[in-house]
Amino acid sequence: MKSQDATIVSVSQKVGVSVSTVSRVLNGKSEQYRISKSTQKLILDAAAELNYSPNLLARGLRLNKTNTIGYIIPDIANPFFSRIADNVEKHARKKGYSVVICNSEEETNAEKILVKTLAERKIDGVIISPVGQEIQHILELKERNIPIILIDRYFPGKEIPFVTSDNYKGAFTAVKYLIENGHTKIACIQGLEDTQPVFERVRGYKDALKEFKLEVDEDLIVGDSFSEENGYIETKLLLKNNKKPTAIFGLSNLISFGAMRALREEGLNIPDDMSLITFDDLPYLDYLSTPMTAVQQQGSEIGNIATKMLIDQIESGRNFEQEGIFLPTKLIIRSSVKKMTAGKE
Amino acid sequence: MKSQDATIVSVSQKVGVSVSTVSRVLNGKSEQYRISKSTQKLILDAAAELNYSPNLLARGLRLNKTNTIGYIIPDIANPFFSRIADNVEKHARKKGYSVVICNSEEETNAEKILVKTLAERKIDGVIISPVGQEIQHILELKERNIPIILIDRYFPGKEIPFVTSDNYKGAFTAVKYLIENGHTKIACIQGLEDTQPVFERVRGYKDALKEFKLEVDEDLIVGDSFSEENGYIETKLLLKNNKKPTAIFGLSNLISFGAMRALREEGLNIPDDMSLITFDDLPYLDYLSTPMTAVQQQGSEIGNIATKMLIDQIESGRNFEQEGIFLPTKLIIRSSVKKMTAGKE
DNA sequence: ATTATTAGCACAAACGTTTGTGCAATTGTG
DNA sequence: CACAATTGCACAAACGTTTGTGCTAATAAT
Repeated sequence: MKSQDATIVSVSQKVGVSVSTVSRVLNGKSEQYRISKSTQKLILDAAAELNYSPNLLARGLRLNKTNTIGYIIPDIANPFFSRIADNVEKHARKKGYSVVICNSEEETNAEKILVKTLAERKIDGVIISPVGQEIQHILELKERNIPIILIDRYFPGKEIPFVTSDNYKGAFTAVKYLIENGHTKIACIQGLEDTQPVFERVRGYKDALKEFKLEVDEDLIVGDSFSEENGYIETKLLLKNNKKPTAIFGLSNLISFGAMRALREEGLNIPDDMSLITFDDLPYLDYLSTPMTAVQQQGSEIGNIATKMLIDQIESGRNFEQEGIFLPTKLIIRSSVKKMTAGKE
Repeated sequence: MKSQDATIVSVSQKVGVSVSTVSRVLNGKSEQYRISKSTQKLILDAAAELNYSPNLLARGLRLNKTNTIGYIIPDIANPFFSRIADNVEKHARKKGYSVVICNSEEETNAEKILVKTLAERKIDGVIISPVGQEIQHILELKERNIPIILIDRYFPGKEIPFVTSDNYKGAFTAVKYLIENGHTKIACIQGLEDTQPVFERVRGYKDALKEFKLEVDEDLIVGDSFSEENGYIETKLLLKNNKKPTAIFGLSNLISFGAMRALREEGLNIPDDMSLITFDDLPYLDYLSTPMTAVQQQGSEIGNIATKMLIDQIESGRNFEQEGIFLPTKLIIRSSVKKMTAGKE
């Protein structure tokens, strides 16, 4: 059984004063309501002695404000997202908000349910890194006037603010780098289909090829998930392909990790037998047997900015003029890309 | 402005029935209270049409039950913890609970505040991976009869249930392995002082040395934090030491990562110039330039078990007969430990 | 000494639920 | 037909807050 917590009522009884007075004193509205110094002290002392602490459910119910935000995340164990979550939580806490973190596991259905529960919890706002294939349930939140910010994946033109990386440019730069190193047959292992970041990254990939008058071979654009397994399997398949590429561009850290695993299993060396370049930079990439060249995203910044935007929106009630924010990426060059000498290979 | 959400009241008005009836129908207590089929249908239809969804704050207030648990974590970006968090959330969600994840950033003061806010939110129970240096605020939770489970760090004899690894044995095995490979001067870079896991791991380290009649040199037991910086700095210092060890045992993945960074900076090779063995296994350790030998903890299991225990406790109201659970560790041997040939070096 | 101000607080409603109890209308029994 | 039993629902309190308004007593003004 839960012990009897002190309430505003028990404090009021102990002091012999009304609950409204107690509430006012405890909320620092003493002078506004002209509560005498002596009564204030009485109440403060009693509250301390009873170890009073407010019931945030009751307050939330009354005020229609919970100081809680939700964060729906596709995979909290993915370092790219856990870093964002870290920053979301830190920033939110600093501003007096708690955050309910929920895992959609990349499943739209789970995401729908989570969105619903969060709304039922009367969170003040929500940050979502959506699966990104459906939008209806998110639009419903918007209609309910619940502030939303999208992270990473987004829906252009739907007037739901987002913060993400400049995926197009990031991919373009990476592929350009590969080409400049003499690669012409470059595979691209995609993440989840029909999502905006994948769309943009593939567009960047294609445009880079076109810029150098290289043919875009659709057979080299493979995969359908951000997972390690996807990277693993698709790499295996690519190796069996007679159009075998000389370089692989993995669209997420997990994908590239899977690729790495497959390559090792096949006894292939990076970059001698296969070049590899990945989206998402991580500290350990520097220490791999072949340090991996990567497109770095500003994870912490993304989390910070999104949280700031959300809380701004919650507290001002205004919407944004600007729909989305694109953060620049940076190509971190290490040694997983082989310099191809013309004519050879 | 928040839109007017449908409430049980608006549904009752639409149907022309009392709120209690609506509540009962919506909660599946129709037959228990003999609500006719026809009224049921009316209510269900109206609820659907109004897009009714319950206000969990109100319900929580009335029922004194929120179906929410808190998880206080020292560092969510640390893969060891993010993996646990992942499993905590998944398991909790499966059981119908949401989880509020909070970051203490390894600071006891922050942790105290978080504990308080969670209590104010009337969470049903809380999982804490505590900083571990102070216990008072946790005992207060216990006195308030709020179910608690500790993860990783714990307080023996305080009757607060915990689930953790068998740190003693894990460390013992690791150091034994080093000794068997001919190492006699083994440094140990500790995590946060005065915490139980560190205590146990150091004890395992010492006992392993003693078992082989090796001297325990306190100068080789250094460091005071689980962070990457700590590993980096202490390694640098160890290298300047005239008692320079031949192997380093890092008590966390972050520490060892820092050690790795320091070694590289000094131009030293693993394992030729320095052997390294770490607590915490991670997928990428296999792919490092020198694959790293590690003491593997069962992260997902820890999260699962802790959550299961917590929810059991919440729903049964009973306490546990057993104070703590120690999960076995496993030494994953890779190639970061050099085999020393007797007489040499 | 009377009236006008102000100080200091209490009352009560409201937020959206759940639930014990009460009460009419219907059906069943003898 | 009279009474008992059952069906089907409504009432109202309670959970712990916040806040608009009103009331009394003390002080100030005339």
